[in-house]
Amino acid sequence: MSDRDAPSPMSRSKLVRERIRSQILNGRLKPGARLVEDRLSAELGVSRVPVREALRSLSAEGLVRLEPHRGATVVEVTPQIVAELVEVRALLEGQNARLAARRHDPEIVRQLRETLAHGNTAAEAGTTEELTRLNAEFHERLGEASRNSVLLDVMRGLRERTSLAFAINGRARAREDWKEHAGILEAVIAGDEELAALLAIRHVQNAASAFARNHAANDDAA
Amino acid sequence: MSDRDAPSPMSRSKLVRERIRSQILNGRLKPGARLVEDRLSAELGVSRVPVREALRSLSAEGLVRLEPHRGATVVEVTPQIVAELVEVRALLEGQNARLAARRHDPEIVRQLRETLAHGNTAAEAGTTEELTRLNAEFHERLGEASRNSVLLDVMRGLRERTSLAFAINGRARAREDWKEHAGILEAVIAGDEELAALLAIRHVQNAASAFARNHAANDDAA
DNA sequence: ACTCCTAATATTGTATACGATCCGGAGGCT
DNA sequence: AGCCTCCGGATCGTATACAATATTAGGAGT
Repeated sequence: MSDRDAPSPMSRSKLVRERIRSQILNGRLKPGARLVEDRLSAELGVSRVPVREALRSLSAEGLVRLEPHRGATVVEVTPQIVAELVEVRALLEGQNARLAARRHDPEIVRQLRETLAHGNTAAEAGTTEELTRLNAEFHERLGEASRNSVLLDVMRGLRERTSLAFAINGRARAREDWKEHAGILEAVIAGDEELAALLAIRHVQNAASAFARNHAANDDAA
Repeated sequence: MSDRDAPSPMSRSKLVRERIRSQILNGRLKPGARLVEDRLSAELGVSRVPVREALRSLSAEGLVRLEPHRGATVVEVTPQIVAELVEVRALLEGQNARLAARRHDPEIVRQLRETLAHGNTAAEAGTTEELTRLNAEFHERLGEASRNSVLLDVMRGLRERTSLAFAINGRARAREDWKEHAGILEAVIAGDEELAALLAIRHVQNAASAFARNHAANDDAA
């Protein structure tokens, strides 16, 4: 296997975890898919122990469902769960944006501008993976702006779970995403707490609406 | 529905996890204490594998800190972290109370009244463990009232981490706790969303203030 | 054909064994 | 003496082996 590039201070558990996580978030592992320990350990060339730890970890993050003696499956994101996730995420992203606007730290703002630029180009011509990565990066940095590590951690968890569903939203929605990101950043820079909060909340809700439409269309087609 | 203490078919991992968790929450394992896998496995009469899984799980919940190749320790709750936890918890408990008031489901209300009664007697004459358990039960049921399982999960995690710090708050504070619980429940029953939210937020903040005072006093004494 | 029981299989849960890494102290070098 | 290097113990990380449990397939009885 090609495990050369990285300085390799990473344990096999972590590597396996990241590998499986990216496969889930990229859709190569679809909701409901079984994650059999033997198969994964064979595929990834490690024993079952790191695979188990990875699955436990992903289960704690909410990406994987773990049933005793029955094994792990990729979580199925029902509309019900999406609604619940969005409700909580909107609340937290709103508060986070408010705090970010209150501080509007210059260094963080600089980083956000950078990510925003990358995002805008990727929205036109980037791969899906790139878009996923940059979206995560923008929200991660925005999360750092509030200087509340607990809030950041919780939001990250929720974001990953929603992105499980929203990944299918396609390029048209990606452009909207980055327009909205730009608006949020602008409000943060201006120190306009209420506007930043409102835009962040709307951003989450808009992504959810796009998902709902998309989802309904898919169901009709199927 | 809910898996109350099942008779026996609980895996060793889960048993070990609950055992360690309760020891942490009861203060028998103090912040900063090392959790060596060999020692724990010997003490609990199982191999290292379930112990490892338990520690990983507790780490995901935020009760244990895990450093690569250096082992696990009970998390130290700094005032900084407490402030962050409280900020997020207040926001979520507020929203939860608002939703609970909007629904004010009769069955949930009945259960909350029951827990409230138990809590009031325990606040006068119960053990610390009992108080911890009943406090968790009240918040758990209040969390169920919003019918948002994601919100419930997140709040539970935050609650456990704050209770790590707030456990030392003593009986006087316990009486206040249950007075405030009564107020929240009243507002929920009345369907007064704003009042319920406000009281829930204050409840979290008051517990934090009590902790801050207590903490400062302890530091002076030491 | 249908149902229930039983045995075979697939998969997870746990134990033991070994290798890797970190920490602290003994001994040599300047 | 002081600093550096190297060794040994402690502890974690991973592999392999075995036990426990769930799932499935097949057959006997009706």
